[in-house]
Amino acid sequence: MIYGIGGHGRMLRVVVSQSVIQAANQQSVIQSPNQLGKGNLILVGKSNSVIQTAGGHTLQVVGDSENDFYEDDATKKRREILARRPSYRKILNDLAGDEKESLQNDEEEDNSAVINLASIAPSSRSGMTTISGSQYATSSGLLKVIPASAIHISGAQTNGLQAITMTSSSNDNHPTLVQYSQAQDGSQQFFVPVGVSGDLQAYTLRPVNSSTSMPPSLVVASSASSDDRKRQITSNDVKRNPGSTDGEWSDVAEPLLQKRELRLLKNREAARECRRKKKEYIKCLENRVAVLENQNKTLIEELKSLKELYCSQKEEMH
DNA sequence: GGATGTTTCCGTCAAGATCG
DNA sequence: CGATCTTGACGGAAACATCC
Repeated sequence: MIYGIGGHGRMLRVVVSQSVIQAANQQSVIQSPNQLGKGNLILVGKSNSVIQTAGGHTLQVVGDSENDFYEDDATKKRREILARRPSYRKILNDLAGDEKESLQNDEEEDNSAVINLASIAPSSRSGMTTISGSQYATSSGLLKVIPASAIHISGAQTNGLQAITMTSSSNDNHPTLVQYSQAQDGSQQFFVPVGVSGDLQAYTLRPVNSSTSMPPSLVVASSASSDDRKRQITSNDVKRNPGSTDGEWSDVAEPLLQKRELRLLKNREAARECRRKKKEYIKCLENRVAVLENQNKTLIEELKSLKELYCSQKEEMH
């Protein structure tokens, strides 16, 4: 009998009959009614998995890869978020037993969708750098969303709100909008205005409210951007004021467009999270079904053996 | 190899829930 | 009560399988 567990292409193989896999707190638990033979092969994708045998042996599988650590952390976080919802909590509590997890910690880690604005002071050109990321056409020009993996800010960093002043080589005099969100889960993104060519100029970002005396610097990593997806956000997305001039309209439309872009971005992230939670929930239900089916089978077998025992003793008495 | 169907993932919209 | 969050529904795109 072979089970796959944990996703991410990982396979857990258990060569015993009537084994059950419980997903308790994202640690795989294998309960086997049989003694695990020496020849059996068990490949466990997750570290800290537990194998329990009928012989009373408990084997803990310990892994040390960084991926395992990261994944456990991430899945734990997801589970904690999931556990906030009453409908999910009951099932998760059943599955996780009495293991309690701190929700407060999770809330601290979750302030990822915070964006702040900053103005730009034009400076001399310092060359062009191309960065991969989604590109948007807006009324105020092209806006590029840069994955945080392409950017590294050295110096002190804090979660959530980041106030940034921006110095760039932009050749126009319009204020430039820099939007920046940061979270611990790698979902940070920068939203930086770019030229028509789509190239990002070399910027220096400095946190305004940095408590450190050393101003952190921004290092822009270069990468190809040929596969960027472009999304067109047209002026139809914003109600136009009939009586206003084009200049007035753009003054009104720009914040609205930016607000819309922000809303869409947040909703995009929310939809991703929602789907993750849904998958997790379904996985929990499936695991619960497996556990209950096995318990049912065990109870039936126990009842059967007790009946046999009763019948045999009854015959002996006669 | 091209056409077609299925599955999966993603972004968006909208409506309801929740929060402050 | 407005802002924000959550989630079901919908459609598009990509990957894959099947058929001719």
